[in-house]
Amino acid sequence: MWKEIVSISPPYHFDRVLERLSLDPLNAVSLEKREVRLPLRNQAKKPGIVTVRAIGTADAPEFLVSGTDDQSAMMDEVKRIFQWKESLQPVLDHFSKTNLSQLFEEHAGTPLVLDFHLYHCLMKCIIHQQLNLSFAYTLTERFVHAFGEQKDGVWFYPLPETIAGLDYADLRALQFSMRKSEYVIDTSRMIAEGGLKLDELGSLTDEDIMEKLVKIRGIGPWTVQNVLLFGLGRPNLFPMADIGIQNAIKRHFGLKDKPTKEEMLEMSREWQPYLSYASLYLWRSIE
DNA sequence: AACCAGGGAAGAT
DNA sequence: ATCTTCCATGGT
Repeated sequence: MWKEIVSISPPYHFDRVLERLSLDPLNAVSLEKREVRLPLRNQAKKPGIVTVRAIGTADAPEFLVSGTDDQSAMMDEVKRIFQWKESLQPVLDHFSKTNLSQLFEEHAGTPLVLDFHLYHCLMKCIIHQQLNLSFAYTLTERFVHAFGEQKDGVWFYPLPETIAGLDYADLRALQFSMRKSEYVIDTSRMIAEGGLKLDELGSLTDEDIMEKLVKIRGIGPWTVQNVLLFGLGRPNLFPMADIGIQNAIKRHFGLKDKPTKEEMLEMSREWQPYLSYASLYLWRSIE
């Protein structure tokens, strides 16, 4: 058992992170203890649990992180997932002079938090395509309960190899559409067979990743943008085609109709190079 | 009951 | 290249 105390640069509102994580029933969150238990795998893909507990405040963020083994590797993962090396203050300063200043005041200190693994992120994005959030969560939960594994009350996402071995009918039985079943299983097979190496994506540019992934059947621009944002934590993504983003902009600016692509391009110009945070807070504003 | 949902592929122009 | 249609299913 190892323990480590980490201080990071403010602002960082971890209680908001926990509230957000608790929306997904698969996450092992305790708002009372101010902690989340993370399902992480070591290099041998053996499941292990790392606990992250807030012991500070938004203005003096401090955390107690603990786990059972692989301290160094697990700490790197935690820092990556919660973006502890990024400072939110420059982002806040940047938006104070823009048409989103109010939104950024409301969400000050809210970080971008990544999915726990790139494969989870990719599968979740495919599952979420074109579905309302409620049903999408239901499908994701069924998927993990059916093919993932549980350890000490924490759910671990299935491995690509497991999903690669399924038949389309296995997912149809969970009320996946035939198309979605094909997208999920075929992509998992590609990953399991080495045709798509997720580990190597991190070293590529956004544009190269887009070009590479959209060639895969079932993965379009929206999915890649979401993977870049929530899988890899890239800072400058603005999924304009996303219905949620459009609705959020409509509401935030009191528009009569959903914004056009041109309008969105125009209003987002001053958000660069932090488009991802604008996207994130716009999404939050309608949740 | 009709329309929508944090899309994407396949076909048509 | 860009536009249209279809896919499937639960939510509102």
